[in-house]
Amino acid sequence: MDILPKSFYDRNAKEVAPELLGMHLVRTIDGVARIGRIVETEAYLGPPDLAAHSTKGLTKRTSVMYGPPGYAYVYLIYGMYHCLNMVTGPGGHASAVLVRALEPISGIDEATNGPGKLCRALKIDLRLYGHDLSGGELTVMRPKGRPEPFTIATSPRIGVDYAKEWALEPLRFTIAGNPYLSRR
DNA sequence: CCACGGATCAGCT
DNA sequence: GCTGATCCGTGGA
Repeated sequence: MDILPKSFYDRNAKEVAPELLGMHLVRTIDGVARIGRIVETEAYLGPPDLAAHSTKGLTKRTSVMYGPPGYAYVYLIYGMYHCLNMVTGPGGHASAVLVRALEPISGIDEATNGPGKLCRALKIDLRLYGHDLSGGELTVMRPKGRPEPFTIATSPRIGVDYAKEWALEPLRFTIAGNPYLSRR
């Protein structure tokens, strides 16, 4: 298997976020895999990044962000959608990468062009809070074979206008021109 | 205790 | 472009 090792996540979110592009997110339910290619991510750097949930300090909701890298941080937003993050390094830094859009590869029959939609399509909810991404029901793999080349574009993160000067940081990473992005 | 707003989305104007 | 859906963490009284 080509599951990404813990060491992959043990770097700054700013480095991990673009490298997750093109990787395959694999959600297994009752032995059936739903696979999507990651095409859009955002880096949340931890304090003092005013857009990161961890900027308010350690709480029950954000506790997994303060732990070791390579685990899932799932949260409920607007009372109805879930969002999936990968905790990044170094441990205790409270940084993470938000997965914002997937290109369907197999087993997916709902839209995945947005962070809330991809969690609905892959049945990702709070039961996966703190899940170890190095195996099990939710993991990330490097696809086999020679990868198709792509261009990485950067832009400001979506929906964080409240974060003052951090709102404009180019911490959103996309596979340029991919049709499954959450927005242009 | 109560009020507020959010790393979203669909539907309507 | 604007609004409602729907819940919980957070902060103030």
